[in-house]
Amino acid sequence: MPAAKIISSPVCHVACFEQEKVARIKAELAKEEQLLPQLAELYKLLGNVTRLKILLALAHGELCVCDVSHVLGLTIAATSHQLKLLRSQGWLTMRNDGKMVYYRVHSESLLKALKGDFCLLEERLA
Amino acid sequence: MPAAKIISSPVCHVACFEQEKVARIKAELAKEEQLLPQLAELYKLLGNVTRLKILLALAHGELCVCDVSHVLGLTIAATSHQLKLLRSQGWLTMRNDGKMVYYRVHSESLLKALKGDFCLLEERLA
DNA sequence: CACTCAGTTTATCATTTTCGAAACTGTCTA
DNA sequence: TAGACAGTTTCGAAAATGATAAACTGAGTG
Repeated sequence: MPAAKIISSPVCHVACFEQEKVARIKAELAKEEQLLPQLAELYKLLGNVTRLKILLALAHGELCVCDVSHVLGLTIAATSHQLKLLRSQGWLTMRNDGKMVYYRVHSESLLKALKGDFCLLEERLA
Repeated sequence: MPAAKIISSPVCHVACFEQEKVARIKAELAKEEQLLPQLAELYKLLGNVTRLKILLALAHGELCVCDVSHVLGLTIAATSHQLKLLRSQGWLTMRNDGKMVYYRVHSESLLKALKGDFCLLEERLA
């Protein structure tokens, strides 16, 4: 009876191949470690067609929730949800006017970044 | 007994408030509709700390899967999974050398875009 | 050939995400 | 004050994600 294969998922025990390089890279990443989750959070937010549409729709000015939901073809509830998400992360602001609520893009630079990444994609297709 | 409130989620029947504007925006979005899912896909890919780390780790040159997994602190299986994802979307390439497999970044412009978005974040914190 | 080892793949599980339904809030108007 | 209506919130269901374990593949070596 074999003494049980302990190693479940293979984990390269032999202190791998470029231990030094690995250590250096880890150290380098550690410096950015703080911002990485935030960057991932931003990308997560943008990684959704609905929210991208919202941002592009609002790129030319504010809209009420109802109008946004029409643009998206979603219920007002779902729309409100996504708007709240974008707002909670500081990318949108809202304005109350009687019963109506108007949302607008808070940061022009976000739109610029979006445009830049969009170009990256077009460039790759060429 | 009331004739049942049919309206489940409120859906602004009264052809909303800026019907014309909504139509115009929808038309405009339709033009980008084709690329939007791809853009969202890219962002989804980037919206994960593990994959961001992979890209940054490979930014300075190729690494074997084993080394990458050490950098990440994940199992080789999980690492291989993420590498495959990034490769399947064309952002990484791999090279076989005997038993070893080396991955590297395929598109410098991706790293540049990453850097740009990173700056957006830093700028916002200021 | 038998064995080892780097990496991949398949199956699975827990968590997160996305959206809709229904209930609720707050403002306007009759 | 009662009702209508824009929007929010709570809750729940379905789908997507991220990671693991375990089986598998394929190259190197005795």
